[in-house]
Order: sequence, then C-alpha cells, then structure tokens
Amino acid sequence: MARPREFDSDVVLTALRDVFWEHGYEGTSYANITAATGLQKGSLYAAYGDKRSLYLEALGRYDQENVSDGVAMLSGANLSGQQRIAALMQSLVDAAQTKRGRWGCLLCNAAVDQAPFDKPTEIAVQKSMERMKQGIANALKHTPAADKVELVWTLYFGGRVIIKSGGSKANLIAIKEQVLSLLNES
Amino acid sequence: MARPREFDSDVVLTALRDVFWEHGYEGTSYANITAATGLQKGSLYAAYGDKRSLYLEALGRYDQENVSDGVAMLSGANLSGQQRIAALMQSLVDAAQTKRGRWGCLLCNAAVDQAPFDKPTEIAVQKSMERMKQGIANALKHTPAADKVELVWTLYFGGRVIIKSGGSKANLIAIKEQVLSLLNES
DNA sequence: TTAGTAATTGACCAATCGGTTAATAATAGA
DNA sequence: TCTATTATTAACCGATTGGTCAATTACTAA
Repeated sequence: MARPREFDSDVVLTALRDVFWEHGYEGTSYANITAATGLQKGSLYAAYGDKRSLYLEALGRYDQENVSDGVAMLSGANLSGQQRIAALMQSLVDAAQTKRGRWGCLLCNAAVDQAPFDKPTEIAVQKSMERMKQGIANALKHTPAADKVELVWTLYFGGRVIIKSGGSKANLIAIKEQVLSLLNES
Repeated sequence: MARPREFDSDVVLTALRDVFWEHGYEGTSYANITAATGLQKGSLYAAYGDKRSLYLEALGRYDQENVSDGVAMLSGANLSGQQRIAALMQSLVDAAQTKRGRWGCLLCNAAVDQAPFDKPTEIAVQKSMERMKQGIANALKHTPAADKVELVWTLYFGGRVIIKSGGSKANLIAIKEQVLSLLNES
C-alpha cells in the first residue's frame, strides 16, 4: 500500500461536527476547521472533499450520534411514554444552562441557515428530523396523547430556538411543564 | 443645509430587511446589499454604520412591521381567541407555500445564527419574541387554554423551523390542527 | 453668484475566503 | 534496498470580504 493516515477519522468527524455546530456553515472558516481538527485543509480536502462535503459529514455525525441519543432516550425501557417525553424536555432545560447546549441543535441550525440553499443539506436534515418524529411517536404510543406527535415534535425544535435566543432556564421549565400537562389530557 | 439624500430611508430599510431575511447575516455581502438597496456601501456606511448596524436596522424594521402584523392578527377584533390563534397557525401553513414564506421568520433566523454571537442582536430578538408572546397571551385570555401561552409561543417558532427545513403544507396543516384541538381542552 | 455643507461615487485597502498544487514524507510490497 | 503509492505540508492562487476615503456632485443660505 502506501503511507497510512495519521489521523483517526472518528475523532476528526467529531471535531468537524462540533466546529460547524458552534459556528454554523458560513461562520466556519478553514482557519476554524484546521484549528479544531489539527489537519491542514489539503488533508481535509483529500479525505472528505470540499467545505460543503465536510458540512454534510458533520451532519451525518450528528445524526448517528446525537439524534440517536435522542431516539434512545425516547425509547427508554422501563419508562412510561410520559416519562420519556419528560426526559426529552428535561434535556432542553439542561441545554439552556450549558455552553454546548447554547449551541442549540445542529439539525435546527442547519435547517435555518443552510437547508434553503443546499438540497443535500435539506435532505439530511429532513431525514434526521423524521427520526426524531418517529421516536416521539413511539414514546407517545399507548398514552392519551398519541395523537399529539406533531405537536411535541414541533415543540422540541421551538424550544431549541428559544434556547438559541438566550431563553432562561425558567423559560424552558415553563415549556416543559406545559408539555407534560398536555400528555395526560383528553 | 447641504445636498439632500437621494434615497427614501423607508424603502432602503425594507430592502435591508429583505436581503438579510433571505440570506442571513453571514450569507449577506455588500454586493447583495448594494444590489438590493441601490446604494453604494459608502452611502450605507454614512447613513447607518457598519454591517452589524445594518443588520440591527433590518431587525428593527422586521419588528415594527412584521412582528406588529403578527400581534395585530392576534388581537383581531370581533374574533374569538381560538380564531385568532387559528389565523396565526394558518399564516404558517400559507408561509410553507410561498417563496418569501420559505425565508422563515427573521426573528427565528436571527436567534439561530446571530443571537449567540452578538448581544444587541440577542436583545432585539428577545424583545420581539416577547411581543409575540404577549400577543398570544392576549389571544388566549378567556379561553380554556389560557395556561398554554408558552406552548403556543414555542410551537410558532418550531413551525418556522419546520418550514425552513422544507416541511410540506400537509405537515404544517397537521401542526395547525393539533394546536387548534388543544385550545378547547381542559 | 458664491460659499459652505453634506451626499454620493468609485477606486482602493489589507485581510480573509475556499481551494489547489508541487514538494516532501512515510509506508507496503517486491 | 528499492519502487510504487498515498498522506501531509506549506506556499500559493484568484476572488471576495468588510471597510475607508479623496474627489465629485448637488443642494441651501447668504
């Protein structure tokens, strides 16, 4: 063969996800990317392609790691549907208080600033959002709120926007509580 | 006095709002701005300041025009609270089908891509979001859903994200209907 | 008509943008 | 040890970024 790669693709993809997550697509330059990954742009280009491709890799990473975490939370064994939704909403409350949480949801960020301009991004975002919706539907099954999937799903992304706008913990708690009271109605 | 301005500030501010609305802060260059306003950057700088100031002007314009429209819709005379919320949600359904509607909500866009990096933007966004919340609270007053203000408010921004991600009309209709069914419960 | 003032323009600035490439380095198989 | 292949690096590319400024233009008040 030939000279082997010196980097761990797993580590690099995580770094890529983080840098785009924090700064957005346009807000991320190669200076940011090389600093975050430790790789020169020549290496990045050879390994993954252009900036757009790097971004899509980052979205893929987010899907396979973060979205999967969310879906796992929503299908938590030994928990009632209400409890799983409560966990999801609590994760929003927690996010409002941490640096990384303030980055918002990469899905949500990508939807707002890139999906309208790049079809592959739109498709990737829709696919991940759909996974979240399925997870929510799964959690709500057999609860009185089984017909409120779209509602909870939309609320999740709305909450992410509130966080990005600087919403307070109290704010997110209010949202959480109103969602929970919803779950046992009608 | 001296040489008078050749442009109508009202027209220019509207053009500014639109160009930032469509492309976001980072995605908008002076090339876009001069094309949209018909002014050279020297004139823009003299009249309003740097790019960041232009953006804040655009946010102000959005608040005084678009947010006000929303608030007006929510306090529609001769309409029940439910009907006013229905009108708000219908505006989301409509937005999913028009070019301008696909631009999303400038408030929401600004929250996601600029609020975390610029305090004045964060403050402006929060102020406008608060106006929307007050409008929703006003509409829900005297309805069975008077305690669901945070919910409807969050749903509004969530719906905007769904639209930006390319959500279908059917999708937005589903959200609308689930919101409406909410208004008469408990 | 003239002098003073402010708006407008377009050339210009350094810095940065995303992207490319030639030279070098490191490996595996022969 | 040598050769083929690939990874890595750093210099470099033209284009574009946001911002500035001197020269020009258009107006008002005297």
